[in-house]
Amino acid sequence: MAREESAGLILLVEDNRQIAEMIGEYLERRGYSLDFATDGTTGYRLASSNSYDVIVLDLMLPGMDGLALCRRLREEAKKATPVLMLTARDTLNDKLVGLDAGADDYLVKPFEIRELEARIRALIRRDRKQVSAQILKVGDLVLDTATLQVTRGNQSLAVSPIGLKLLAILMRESPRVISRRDIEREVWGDMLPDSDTLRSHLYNLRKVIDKPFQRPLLHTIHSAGYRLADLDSEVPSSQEDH
Amino acid sequence: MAREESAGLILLVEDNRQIAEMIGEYLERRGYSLDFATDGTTGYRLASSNSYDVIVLDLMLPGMDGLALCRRLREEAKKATPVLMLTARDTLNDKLVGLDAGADDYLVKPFEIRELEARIRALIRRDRKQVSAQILKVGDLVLDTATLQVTRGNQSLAVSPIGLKLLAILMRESPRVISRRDIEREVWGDMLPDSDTLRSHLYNLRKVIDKPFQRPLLHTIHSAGYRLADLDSEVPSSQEDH
DNA sequence: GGGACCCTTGACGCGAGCGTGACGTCTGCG
DNA sequence: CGCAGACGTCACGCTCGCGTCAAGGGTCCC
Repeated sequence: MAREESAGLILLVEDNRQIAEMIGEYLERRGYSLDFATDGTTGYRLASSNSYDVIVLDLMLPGMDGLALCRRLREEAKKATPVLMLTARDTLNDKLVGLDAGADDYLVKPFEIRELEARIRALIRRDRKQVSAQILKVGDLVLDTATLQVTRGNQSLAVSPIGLKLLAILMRESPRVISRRDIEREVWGDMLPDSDTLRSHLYNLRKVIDKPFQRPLLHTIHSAGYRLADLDSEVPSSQEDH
Repeated sequence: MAREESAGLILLVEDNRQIAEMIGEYLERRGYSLDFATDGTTGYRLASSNSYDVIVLDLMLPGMDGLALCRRLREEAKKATPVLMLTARDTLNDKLVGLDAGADDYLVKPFEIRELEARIRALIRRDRKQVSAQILKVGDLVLDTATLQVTRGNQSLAVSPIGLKLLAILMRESPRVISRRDIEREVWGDMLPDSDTLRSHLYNLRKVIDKPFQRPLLHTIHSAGYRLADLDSEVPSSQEDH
């Protein structure tokens, strides 16, 4: 019975045909799609030119061994594909060398085939989690709400806690105009301060996200509120600009 | 040392109210937490949007039957949650179809309630073991949750029990920011201490994993929480599309 | 019983970040 | 043109979050 969707695309690099077949059959029956390589050189070629969810890599290989393959993959091909290393040796030293080469997990032969699948699943899950982080973009300004990091262009900015909150609100509503009242309510709730400290915070926020750059993103709409938007990238649909 | 916690979170999908109540009462008395669904559609919604330890699934259901639910859960929602299938029929054919749909175990009605619990326990144990045995890496810091060994660079570090727990949480969530509250809840559960001892533990953890090295990994985000990450290896992905 | 951890608790101090207010600047309206 | 309200700018205390560290007590094992 054909599955509609693959549980994941895997590259298996293993020179022992018997082991490769065993792993391949099991994983395919569990819904994964597989590519095979039996030596390090083809393994590297496949790994660097395709996008796999996981690479299962034997340590000892003809052509290029697993460590070298992994290192080249990271340094030359600049691929962050999760690598699961298979090894017959289990000394602490080997583990460390493997992980140091950029492997993400390792498994000592002989292993339970179900444990292999569990670890593959874990690697895929971990990788997907990173992608699912919520990222807000306005122009070249980027806020990652998971790591709370703010970047513009490609330099990172230091934004204070309340500044972050303001930024998140403005970016979520962008490019709409938000009134000060709405912002205040969202930041301070019902216990808002008696002086409008919002002005100060907007000022400080501007100092960080706009002042060091040529094109401002945070705009004041007099007696209406604020809006965050990249003006030049907006559709000039018969509107007058001054 | 025993901290009170649920024996497991279970989703029970069963249209027969009498059976559902019977199972539910028994399992809750044994310390499990339960969610209920009486038709396949709500069952699928709950199963795909939450993280259960086990799903107990009746084969015949209104809306969507157990097989279809299980298949969709694996293929669309990409959930590997252990599924225990309940069925009145016990032909060999049904078993095969059930297991092929991605079920992990199988129980024929009528069954002994104690056997149900035994199988649930087995599934939870199997899953926890798989999940707990993995390698966590952040920068050059490595935690092997199977052996509880911590290394950085290539020297091994001595981390206290609570330190290990903190480290595991931080590494699993890396590079996300985690609030103190969340960390406290995960470490101490509902019986958390009245002084924030977390500060001390973070301090001691830092003394071990960061102080002896030049580049710190554990970062404080003022009034937001903590994050574990290798700052220099982060690329703010300045990807410009169209 | 004594010693080696390890966890909790509290004290101390520093500094980041926040609220506050004063003052300058701009906009819109009469 | 001038006034008033809205907004930008900026510096000053003060609070509170957090790092730091040591003392006390519990547990386990020799």
